[in-house]
Amino acid sequence: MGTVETNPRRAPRQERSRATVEAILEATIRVLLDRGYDGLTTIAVAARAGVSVGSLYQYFPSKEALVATLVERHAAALVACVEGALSAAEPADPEAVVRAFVRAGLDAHRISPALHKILVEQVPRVGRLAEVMETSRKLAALLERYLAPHRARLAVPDVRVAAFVVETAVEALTHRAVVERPELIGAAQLEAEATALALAYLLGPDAPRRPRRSR
Amino acid sequence: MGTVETNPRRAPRQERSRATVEAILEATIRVLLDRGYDGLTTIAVAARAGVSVGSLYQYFPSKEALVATLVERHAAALVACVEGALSAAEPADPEAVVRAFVRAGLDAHRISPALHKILVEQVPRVGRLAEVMETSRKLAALLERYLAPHRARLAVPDVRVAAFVVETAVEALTHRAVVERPELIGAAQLEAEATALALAYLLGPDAPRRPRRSR
Amino acid sequence: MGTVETNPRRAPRQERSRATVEAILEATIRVLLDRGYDGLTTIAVAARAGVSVGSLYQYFPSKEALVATLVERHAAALVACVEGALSAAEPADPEAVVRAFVRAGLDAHRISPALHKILVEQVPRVGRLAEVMETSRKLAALLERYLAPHRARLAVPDVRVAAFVVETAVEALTHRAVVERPELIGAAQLEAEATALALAYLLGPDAPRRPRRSR
Amino acid sequence: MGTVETNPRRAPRQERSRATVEAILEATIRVLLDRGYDGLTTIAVAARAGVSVGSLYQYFPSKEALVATLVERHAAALVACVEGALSAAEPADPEAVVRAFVRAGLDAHRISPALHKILVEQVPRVGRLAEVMETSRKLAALLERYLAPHRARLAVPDVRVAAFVVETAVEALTHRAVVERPELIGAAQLEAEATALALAYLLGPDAPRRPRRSR
DNA sequence: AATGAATGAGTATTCATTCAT
DNA sequence: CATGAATGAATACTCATTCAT
Repeated sequence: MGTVETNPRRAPRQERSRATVEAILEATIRVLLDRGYDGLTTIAVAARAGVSVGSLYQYFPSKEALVATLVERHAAALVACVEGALSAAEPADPEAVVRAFVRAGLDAHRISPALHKILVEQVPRVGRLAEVMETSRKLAALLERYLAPHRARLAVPDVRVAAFVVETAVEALTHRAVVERPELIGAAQLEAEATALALAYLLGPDAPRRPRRSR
Repeated sequence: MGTVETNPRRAPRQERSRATVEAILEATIRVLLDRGYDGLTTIAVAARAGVSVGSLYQYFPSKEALVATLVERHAAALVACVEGALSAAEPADPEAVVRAFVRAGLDAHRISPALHKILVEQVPRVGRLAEVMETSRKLAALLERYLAPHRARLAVPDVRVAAFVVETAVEALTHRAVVERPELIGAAQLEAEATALALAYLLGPDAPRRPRRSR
Repeated sequence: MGTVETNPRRAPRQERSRATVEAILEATIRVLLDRGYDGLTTIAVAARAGVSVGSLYQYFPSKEALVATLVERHAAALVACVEGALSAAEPADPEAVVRAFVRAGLDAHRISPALHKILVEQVPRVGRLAEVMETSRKLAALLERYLAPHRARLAVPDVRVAAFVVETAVEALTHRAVVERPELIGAAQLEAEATALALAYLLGPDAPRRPRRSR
Repeated sequence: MGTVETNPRRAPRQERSRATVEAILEATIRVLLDRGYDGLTTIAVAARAGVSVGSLYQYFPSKEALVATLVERHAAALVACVEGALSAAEPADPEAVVRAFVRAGLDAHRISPALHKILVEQVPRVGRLAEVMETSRKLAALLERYLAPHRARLAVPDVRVAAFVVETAVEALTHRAVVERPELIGAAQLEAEATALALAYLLGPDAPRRPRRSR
């Protein structure tokens, strides 16, 4: 079960190879979107990519590796998104850091919500696919780094815990709002709420008062 | 895809039947725990339950129905747990309501963390299993009911949104802490953080100051 | 395959038993009509008959026996029908004999065409079910007996062959017309054609001229 | 019930593929002959063909499709046989037409009587297999075309009905004689009787007198 | 490198039949 | 006699993976 080879089989150096790999991954996404994880068969992917199953196995040692690569890329994109936003934020202002983090989370979830949904809901978190999905850990670590300098001003004594809590809450909120209940809450309001949540928790009574809004 | 029959096939009237059904469900859990969702085969379940495949199909129309029943029961237990806690809390005190909600969430996750983990991580949210897993909606609605009377005192104008946010954050926090990172944070601290998070968000600057703790 | 027990298990002496047997056979017919031979399951039959599977097996040793009994009865009814008609016909007149035979064949096929169709088209002629379906042999023998006295006047020297030919042709004609192509030909015309066919063959040039009909 | 896919799955382009397909069909016949329709399992067929089940399903979408193909081929062969004979007959002579038709019917039944028997007696006429078995309709239509020019000389006013009657009678006679009662009647006599039957019916009193034969 | 034919282990599901109650 | 729960052999069909061409 956990013994399946999931590392990409060969680094495609040549142009054509790279194109084939991309075509295969692209096809994987499309099949995933069309038929779900359960309908993801190597034949379907190969057909969609316009290559033979043989070629597919030339570049990916197993079906799982296909999905793993996809998940990895998606995760990397998420992390990169948040990383970029944080590094662009004014590091001296904890509030700015939090705002950047929340916004980046939202942006990240808008990269490809449909794929994200399938990846989260249908792809079993087993074997390699388990590790790969540990984006949260990275995001929390990232946030921790940016929060650490402000340790003194936080209402939460343990920065690691603070980052874990905020990352978890913000990520869950964003995910649910975007993927499961888009009808309940709009992007703007979601951002406001997530920010309010994080700031209130992190800064406590000193957090900026949120403007009273009428319903 | 969503066409599989998942409703229990027959209501077991006789003593023996009821026992068989329980044995089957019990076996399902054990197989799930041992081999994961992927290793869940009807033969394995039947063998483990000490019955024949035929008996399994006498009571469950499909493999999916087996899992659906399990998920339903688990979800019902969660909801019942929270429901009980909320109804036992002092309704006049929003803080008490929130504390009760958080504690109940924690308790609920301790019912059978291992099964919970598999159910969440490995069972594909497709077809009937998708609906069945919508515990959060129910919990949010529940919380909303208990929060509504205190609308005026909340920092969040929209009670429905408030309930959604709190439920999402608390549930995610609890889940992650219990299921994924038990090493990071203990139950007691988790409860403190979750409560702080919820209260800070809901009550804003008026939230009770949390005692400064040393690490 | 041919070893299955198909003889009725016990002669039901008591009133209630007889009623049960009838209910079961009746149910078999209904299931056959509703779901075809392929959908004929013992459970369905038992349910339809309002008895338990156990009771079904009290009276019929196997599923095949169920169908065999049905086929036997149906066949017996056909034979009885023809037998009655022939014995009622003026034995001195070969033409009258043939007319009676044809009409009886038609009447027989109207007993329950739907069941007849299923029995012929879907029930595999294997094992006991093969023998049982040999109605034709009996009918041919019957006809032969009534034709024998007129041997001298027949255009066909071998009465056995004559009976075989006529029985085969008339039976096939009737079956196809009633069961497969009811739209092509009405009962009246069918009777006329079948009679003409048989008489022309049997009596040769001396056969009664058929009235020219306009289309 | 009638929803099973029965169209051949892929057109075998390569040499090897074609051979595989033929091997599978050949094996199907052999299994059918050996164990009957009931003993026709995909495993048995694959084993007999010396291929894997997978290969079987590469070319045939279902077990039913296997049989459907077989039936189609057999039916096509029958029709071709009759078609050829009719087109070779002197079209100006109705008697010649009828003789050709009868002889072709006989020849056709000698192509592979054993398979024919099983196909007719054991293969359930349901779903696609029902349509596919409608050879008679085609044969009747064929005969009608060749009989039409002689409409004026026929004793039967409606040519369509005439063709239906003759086709039905001849086919039934041939089938029964060849398949069920080969001991009763030889091929030569059968041909004579069938011809006499058809001619007497079609031409009436003008039909050629048959030579009196002694038993 | 590419192809796609071939493989065959693996699985859900059905249903005639039995037998303890 | 009746019941219906339990049995388990039997079977169609899928799909990841391999490898001869």
